[in-house]
Amino acid sequence: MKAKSKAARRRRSVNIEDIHEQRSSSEAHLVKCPSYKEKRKGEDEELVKLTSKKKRETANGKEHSTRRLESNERERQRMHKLNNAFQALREVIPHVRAEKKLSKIETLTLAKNYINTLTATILNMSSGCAAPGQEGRPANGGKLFQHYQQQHSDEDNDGHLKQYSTQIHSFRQGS
DNA sequence: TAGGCCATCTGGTCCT
DNA sequence: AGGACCAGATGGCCTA
Repeated sequence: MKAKSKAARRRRSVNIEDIHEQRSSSEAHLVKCPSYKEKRKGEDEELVKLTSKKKRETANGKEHSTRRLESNERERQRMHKLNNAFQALREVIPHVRAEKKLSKIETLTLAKNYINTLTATILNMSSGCAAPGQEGRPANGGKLFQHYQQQHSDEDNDGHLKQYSTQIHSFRQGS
């Protein structure tokens, strides 16, 4: 099933082929969306003319729909957990536009750059501390710093801070 | 009204 | 085998 643009979806005309195609992926909205339920009611009348009711009510069908409902519930729970995790992440990322909730993509992007900024800050600090007996060489920070530089050889540490603050600024402006 | 974001369902695939 | 995970599809809500 190919993805349609929203405009295309809005414009699409309903025919029997479409009804069959949409049926499998849209059963949910019978439960959640009253308006959709009404729409589907009309489609159903059309469908009944073309499909055998018995065919849809076989034992296998019932078993399948029971399993499907259970899977749906598990998937809902899974998504709720995921959303809780997103919310927890939002709460630990400093950002300016507090009155408006960060979207998921904003949350992830901001978190990534925030981590980069913190990492760079820590490494900058630790690389300045020489270990006892090793002149001019950092202790643990040295290895960390080398490792970090290997992974981020094409980036500069100040860049993270710039990127992060620019991002916050753009979110604040709602862009 | 179009587009962004979201919740939900669904079928396929992966993992235990 | 059954649950977890994933990506696609769809409609609702909100905003510019």
